[in-house]
Amino acid sequence: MGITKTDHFTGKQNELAVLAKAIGHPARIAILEYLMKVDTCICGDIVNEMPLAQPTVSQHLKELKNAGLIKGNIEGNAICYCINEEGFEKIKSFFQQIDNYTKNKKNDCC
Amino acid sequence: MGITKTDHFTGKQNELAVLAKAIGHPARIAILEYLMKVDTCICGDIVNEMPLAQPTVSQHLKELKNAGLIKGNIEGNAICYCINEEGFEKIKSFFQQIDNYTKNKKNDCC
DNA sequence: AAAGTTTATCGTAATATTGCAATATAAATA
DNA sequence: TATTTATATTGCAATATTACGATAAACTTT
Repeated sequence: MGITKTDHFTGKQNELAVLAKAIGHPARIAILEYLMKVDTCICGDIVNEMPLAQPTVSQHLKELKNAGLIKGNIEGNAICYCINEEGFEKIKSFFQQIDNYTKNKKNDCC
Repeated sequence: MGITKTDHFTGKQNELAVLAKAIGHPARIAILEYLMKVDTCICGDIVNEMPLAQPTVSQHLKELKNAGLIKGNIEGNAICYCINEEGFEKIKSFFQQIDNYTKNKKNDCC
C-alpha cells in the first residue's frame, strides 16, 4: 500500500517517526552537517555543496523544515536556513531511553 | 525516481541514513519500545501487541534487524528478538555532534 | 524597466515502501 | 505421523519517495 497506519500508534510514536524519517536520507544528513559546519545563516550555497540538482535540494530542505529539524527565513533573494534545536530535543529523549535501557538491560540471550 | 544517490555521499552519511530510516516508522518505534519494556528475549507476542497483520510485523522486524537495531536468534519455534545496542551506538555520535553544536552555536538569526 | 540571481513549485518518471492474503517453513506436541 | 503453533516468504495493490527539467516567483543589479 505504501500508506502508514498512523491511527494505530501514539502521537509521540508518530512524531518521532517523522523526525527520524526526515534524517533518514544521506542528502539531508549532508545538509544538516553542512549547516553545522558553516555555523552561519548565509547558507545560499547549500546547492553548490550538494551533488544534486537545485530542485532536489530545495525539496530536501522543505522536508527538513516540515519535520522541524531546520528553520529558515527569507532574506532578500536568499534563504537563511539553520538547525532548529527544538526538533532535535524531541528525538533526544528517545535515545536517552534507549541508552538507559541498554545500561540496565538484564537479558543477554541474543 | 525513488532511488537514492548513495554514491555521492560518504559511507558514514549513508550508514546513518539507513539507521534513521529504519527508526522512521511508528510501527518500528513501537516494536523497539516494546522490546525495551519486556526486557526479555521471549518476545513471541510482538505480533499480538501490534495493530498490524503478522506478515507486516515480520517485515518490520526484518528491516530493524537488517539495519542492525535489533538482533535475534531462533529458539525452538519462537524467535527471540532484542535491542542491538551496537546499532544505536552508531547514531549516538551524530546526536552528540548536534548537541555540541547547538550549545556552542554562534548565529541566531532564524 | 530589463537582465541576472536565487529559491520554490509543478509535472513527471522511476523506484521504494507499506500492508496484507496466501502460502511456506520449522519446530513442538498430541 | 498428523496437528498445532509461530514466524518467514511470496506476490500483489496502493501509496510514497526521489530526482530532475521546466517554469514561476521574488528580489537585486544594471
